[in-house]
Amino acid sequence: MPERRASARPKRKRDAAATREAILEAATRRLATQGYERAGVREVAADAGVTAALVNRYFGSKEGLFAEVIARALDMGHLLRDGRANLADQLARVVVYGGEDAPDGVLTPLLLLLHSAAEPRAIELFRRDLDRTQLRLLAEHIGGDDAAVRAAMVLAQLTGFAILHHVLRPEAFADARGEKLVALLSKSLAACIG
Amino acid sequence: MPERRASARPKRKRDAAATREAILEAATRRLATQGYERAGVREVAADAGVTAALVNRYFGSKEGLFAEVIARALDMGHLLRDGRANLADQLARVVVYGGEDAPDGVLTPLLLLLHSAAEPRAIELFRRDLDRTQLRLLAEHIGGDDAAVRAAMVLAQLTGFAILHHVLRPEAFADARGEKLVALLSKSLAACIG
DNA sequence: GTCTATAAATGGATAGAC
DNA sequence: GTCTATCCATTTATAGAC
Repeated sequence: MPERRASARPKRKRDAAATREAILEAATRRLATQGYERAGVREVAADAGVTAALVNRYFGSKEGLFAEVIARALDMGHLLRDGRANLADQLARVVVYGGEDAPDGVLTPLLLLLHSAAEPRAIELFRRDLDRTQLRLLAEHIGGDDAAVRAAMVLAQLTGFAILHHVLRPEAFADARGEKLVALLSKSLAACIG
Repeated sequence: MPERRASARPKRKRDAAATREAILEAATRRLATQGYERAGVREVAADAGVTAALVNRYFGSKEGLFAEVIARALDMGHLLRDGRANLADQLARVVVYGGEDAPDGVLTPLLLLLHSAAEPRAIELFRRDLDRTQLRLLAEHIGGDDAAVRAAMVLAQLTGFAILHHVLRPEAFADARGEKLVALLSKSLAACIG
């Protein structure tokens, strides 16, 4: 994918679709790292190489913009692509190392969730999507008795680990080697996937 | 403890200590439910039955106010009171059922963390407190090799579970019985506590 | 389709009266 | 010890030019 950022932009003029996409990408990044409140329309616009006025023209308001961001960012189907043999290790590796191979990175949806937790409207969107698609899919891959509850437990562990590893970053995690974290997380996940 | 809220307050006049405490309680509630950004000094003051000017007089600034809220809410020492025999089960039970026996409830510090995750200053306060006291204390109770990393893993699991159970509330958790959740979480925690 | 300029609102902080 | 009134920075949103 070609680089599309603010500095020395190739002056993509009068291409509504590309502009809209650039705004969505910038908004996703801002929302994932700063949360709903701190993510300003001005900053999003600047990242996308446009002005705040244009963002509001396309998405109506700040809320409309981020509603669309959340809706398209939550899809975690790519995490469950192939064999469910060592699913625990597979998931652990993705969360520890950030999952750069995925569309928006595995980190993005988790950070979106975390940083939008104070926003009731965002929470409701998350719950709906989880119950209807993500957790259902995960439960199928896990299988066995109480698959639904255990799938939610897995998501809880992934969420909690991501928060500490990527947001709070306590010394213990910063000092530890990646493989040590993978081993510990994988073992904990296996206790639920088992 | 006598009721002390905004409506028809008993006109506690000129009692600095009580006023200060009322402000701290109100600030804790606001910060836990709304996060740093949405929690306004005006609203906190109104909840406590005073004005914003007085809040700033006591705590210097919004940041000073919430720094004190976080500092006193994060103390989780009471979770590790007695025997570390079945620590996993003990912790799981507290998080599943909310831990009403604790000072502010176990839920409050977790919600504080969750809802302030987008605020760099709040995050920094959390990390400092965790590294210096909470995680160190937890690591001592766990013991063994890599106690520091495993303590952080335990905190990650508790955090993640609390988020799903108390904030997102997916159907799978809402439907499940408490003891089922305790069993699953306890098993996962044991994988880290060893 | 995109910008500049600006209006309108919010919210944190301060000064000074009582 | 507490309030009223005000200042000031920030930020969303809009109007209108190009």
